[in-house]
Amino acid sequence: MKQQDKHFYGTDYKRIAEIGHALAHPLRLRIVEILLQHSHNECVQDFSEVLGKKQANISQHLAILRSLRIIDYHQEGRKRCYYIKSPQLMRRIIENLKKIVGVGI
Amino acid sequence: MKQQDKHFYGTDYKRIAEIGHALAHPLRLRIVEILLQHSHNECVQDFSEVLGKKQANISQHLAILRSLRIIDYHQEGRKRCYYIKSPQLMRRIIENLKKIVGVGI
DNA sequence: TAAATATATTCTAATATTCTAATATATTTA
DNA sequence: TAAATATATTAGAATATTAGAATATATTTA
Repeated sequence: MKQQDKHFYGTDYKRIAEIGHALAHPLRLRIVEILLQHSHNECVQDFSEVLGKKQANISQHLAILRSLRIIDYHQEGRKRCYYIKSPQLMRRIIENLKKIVGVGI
Repeated sequence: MKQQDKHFYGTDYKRIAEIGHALAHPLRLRIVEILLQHSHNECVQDFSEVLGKKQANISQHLAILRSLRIIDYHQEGRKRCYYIKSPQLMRRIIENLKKIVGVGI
């Protein structure tokens, strides 16, 4: 969405769309799914290894998820352990997205 | 997502992300919501009027939703009446997205 | 304090998205 | 068949997103 067009849409829809956008990238989806499965223990380098992407890139995606308050972290030593802030809701959304994909065919 | 990078991610995640992307624009969200409320009767120009956007632009967004099989239409004379293919699932997804936005604050 | 470790940020090039304007297609009606 | 109506598609410019490289920050440990 163009910055200049943001004010044409309601704030709510803009924010909902931003959450949609967070789920509009396979890497972010996988990050969220991993966090939904293994609770509270993943740090950047874990994702980096599992997903085979550079640490810097994962950090960027985590920053997007963080900016939307979808995830947060608690510091443990020099690691940042990420977790989903509303796991129930996120789980339901992803479940239903998967069903849509299944149904859509 | 870059075309060249698509093969780095699983097909499922790619498709789920595409559905996420469909919901990553305020205009598409509003189109979907309108279709969820008033079933089976909206055509392009209705959206155009209600949302205050050009017909061509709405057509483009409808094309995106159609390509993902989120919506379909039945022709009535020269009008195309759109509808959501899996209204239950879409309703749940949007409900939960809204809750996330509410919860996120 | 210096080195090592863990992570985040900034910059850039390639790519993708969105909007508008113009045009095309397809159906109905005079 | 011609005009009107309803919609879709194409082309383009402006903008946004992504991934990688380089760099910065912050914490721990020697």
